Amino acid sequence: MITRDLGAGRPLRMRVFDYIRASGPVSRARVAQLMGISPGTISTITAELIEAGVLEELPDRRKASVSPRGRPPVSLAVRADAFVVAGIKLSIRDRTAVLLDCAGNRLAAAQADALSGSLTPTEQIDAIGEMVEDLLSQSGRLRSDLGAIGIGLPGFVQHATGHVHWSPVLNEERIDLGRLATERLGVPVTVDNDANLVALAELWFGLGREKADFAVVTVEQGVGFGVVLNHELFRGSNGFGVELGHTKVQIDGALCRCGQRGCLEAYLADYAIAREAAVTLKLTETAQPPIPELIDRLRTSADAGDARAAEVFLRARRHLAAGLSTVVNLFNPTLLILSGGRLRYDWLDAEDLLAEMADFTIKAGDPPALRIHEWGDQLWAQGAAALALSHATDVELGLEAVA
Amino acid sequence: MITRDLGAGRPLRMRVFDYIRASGPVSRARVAQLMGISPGTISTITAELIEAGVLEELPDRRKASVSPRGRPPVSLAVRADAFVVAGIKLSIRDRTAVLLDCAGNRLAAAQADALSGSLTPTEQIDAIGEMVEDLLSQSGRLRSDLGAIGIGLPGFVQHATGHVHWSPVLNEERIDLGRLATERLGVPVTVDNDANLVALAELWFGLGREKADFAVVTVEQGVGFGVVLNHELFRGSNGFGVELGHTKVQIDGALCRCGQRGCLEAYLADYAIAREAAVTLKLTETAQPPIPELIDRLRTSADAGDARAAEVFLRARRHLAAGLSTVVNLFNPTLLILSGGRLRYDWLDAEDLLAEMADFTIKAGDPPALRIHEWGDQLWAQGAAALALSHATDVELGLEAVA
DNA sequence: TCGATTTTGTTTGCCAGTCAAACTTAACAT
DNA sequence: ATGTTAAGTTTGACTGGCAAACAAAATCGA
Repeated sequence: MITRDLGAGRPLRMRVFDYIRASGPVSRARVAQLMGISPGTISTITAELIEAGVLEELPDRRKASVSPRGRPPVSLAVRADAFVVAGIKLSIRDRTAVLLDCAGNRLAAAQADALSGSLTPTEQIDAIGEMVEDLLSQSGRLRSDLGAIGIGLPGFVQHATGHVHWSPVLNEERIDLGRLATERLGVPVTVDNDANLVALAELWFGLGREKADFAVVTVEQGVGFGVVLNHELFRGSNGFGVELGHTKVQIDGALCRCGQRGCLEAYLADYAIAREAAVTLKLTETAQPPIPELIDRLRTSADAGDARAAEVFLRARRHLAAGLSTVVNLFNPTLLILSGGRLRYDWLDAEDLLAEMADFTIKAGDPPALRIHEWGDQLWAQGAAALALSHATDVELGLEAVA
Repeated sequence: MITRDLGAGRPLRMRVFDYIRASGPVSRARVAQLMGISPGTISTITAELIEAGVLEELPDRRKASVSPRGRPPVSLAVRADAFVVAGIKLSIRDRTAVLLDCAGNRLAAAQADALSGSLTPTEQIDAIGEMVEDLLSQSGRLRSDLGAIGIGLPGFVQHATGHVHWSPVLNEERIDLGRLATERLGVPVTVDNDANLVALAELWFGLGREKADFAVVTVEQGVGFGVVLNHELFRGSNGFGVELGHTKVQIDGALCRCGQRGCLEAYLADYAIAREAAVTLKLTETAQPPIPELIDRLRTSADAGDARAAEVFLRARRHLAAGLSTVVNLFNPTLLILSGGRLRYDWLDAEDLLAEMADFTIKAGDPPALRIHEWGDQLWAQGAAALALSHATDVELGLEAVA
């Protein structure tokens, strides 16, 4: 069975590396089988990769072989210590960062409050530089081990060029953040919109390793969205990412923080739930608690039998179902992953949501599988690291070919 | 400047052929420049294609060259008479068919009322066979000239396999229409969902020749939708096409003929306008005229100053704008093409619609260009022919390589 | 008139990527 | 020992593409 039949036109060397990194220790024979590539080719390529120092043979001779007969297979794995990458998620509230080895293991993590909402590019880059130093010293790695840095940030970001058209975390517009940071930090830096990070994290470390096509929707402060088509993140035709939170589910509906009305986000995001909570809990006259607490209190009321409180959540779920049905109608993914902090609430139960979504969807073929991944806070940063990892391995393997 | 940089992993031979077919007579030098391929390669490939009989040099030596100096270029063009293809659009009302030569020129057209709503696969195939014979005799072509037939039909169709999961024009489910028709008609037959046909027609004969990514929305009996990504029709992950007409623009909104509520189609399609027309024109108590007439009368009233009648159209436009904004948010196309019979009405003026759509869309980068293409009735069949053309040339060129 | 110039198109040699098939190696079974 | 089986390697060939030298066909200019 061929799992990864298509990998665009990328060199087979990279695809083989990706495959081994994603699937963990495998024998050459299995790689050949599963990728549908001839064993001879795999031999040649893996030899190159071992030579380049990014793969290694595992002495471990557990029963990786199918039958007990025959020559036992030799497992291959990425040399985790070949290099490390850092991923950083910027938001107006804080910064989260992780350090991964090139097998994707987390070596260190860090978090810091944002110095202020928006900074000059230089300040922001320097702050990132400090976090990276911190990560390196935490894990006892050298600066020279660092292969690349990935940055995820909100706003309009062109991944391919590293150009940030606008972002709330920068007080200037139209910044070539990728180039600037690469120069200032002395390490290749790649940049992407934060909404893509979770999809990227899933693609590299999560369920996406097995799936060619899936979509990720995150619900938290806002509604994030990422689509993977044919093992690659779809960034839309103009290079800016895709956007789900501001599609209209209700013309002239609820007011969204983007200024428009009827956006999906305006029914679903933290602030949307919170403003309904304030009314439902009759807190409009008093000082209001912070948003997470407000939502927790609303949930408590609902669980205690308050029908009006429960209705707020049901309404949100219904709108989420409508949003998801749009995704299903337009992209037909085989898998739909839901992620984000709000998903620990049981009102977002997969079964119910799926049923509600099915009501909204034209039935053609099988409905997509729906998976809910709560994950930790560092997921975003992990996605940013995947960004870096992708770049670093490509460069590493690309250069090796030149040398 | 490189126009068609990416054509998936298809053989260059086919891509060159497609390019020449799409762009009309071109010199080798220009093809090389515009495709970003070395002139030597183009020479080799075009020699093969000429040898295979699908391309020819044009003796015409008009000033195809840029400067008057230098060796004059020799234009290449597809040999229109190499073979012909037929495209057929099936609906529950009628059948439309066209015959194209392989340069895309229309040689003949035919139309017939459907014998009855749904037929057995065999009846349907035989009816198609008759239409094709008619087309051939109209144009004086031989049956042996026919390279392929393309069929577009409503329902759930898997293009890759030719499998029809369900269609209103067939009275059986799960039919391998592609295989059955190929066997019975003795010519390769490809099958696709009708919503994709217009996109395909644009891709092959219309604006899509220059654009790598665009989306097509049709408004007529229903709302059709097709997306082209990277010069290829996007068919969703599960092989069924994408669907826009039944995305929700209003939860619990207007009743749609699919049985759900709030679908885009329920505000926009013929029947949706018609049912509002019936109320607005106070015709609910009398026998109602057919839908097209109803719409025309409503338009007349609106033009005569009837505010309520005008409001029906404005509301439809507003919902269309919302639907288009969803497409823009999720796919980021650089071009959006509107097509279909209803577009002759001026209420769907491109300027106004674009402005309204901009209001609904998050502003990242440039908004897509919006083009309105009314086209004729045969557009759909033309798309079906494109389907056949695509298949026939691929096979033709593929076999040539084997031989 | 006859190169010089300019552009188009062809030929050649070369290289990378890949496969098929023959071959080698390492285990177990008898 | 001698097979048997599966894993991995080597070899030779083929394909698709490029670069660069080359050939051809026109105009320009002295």
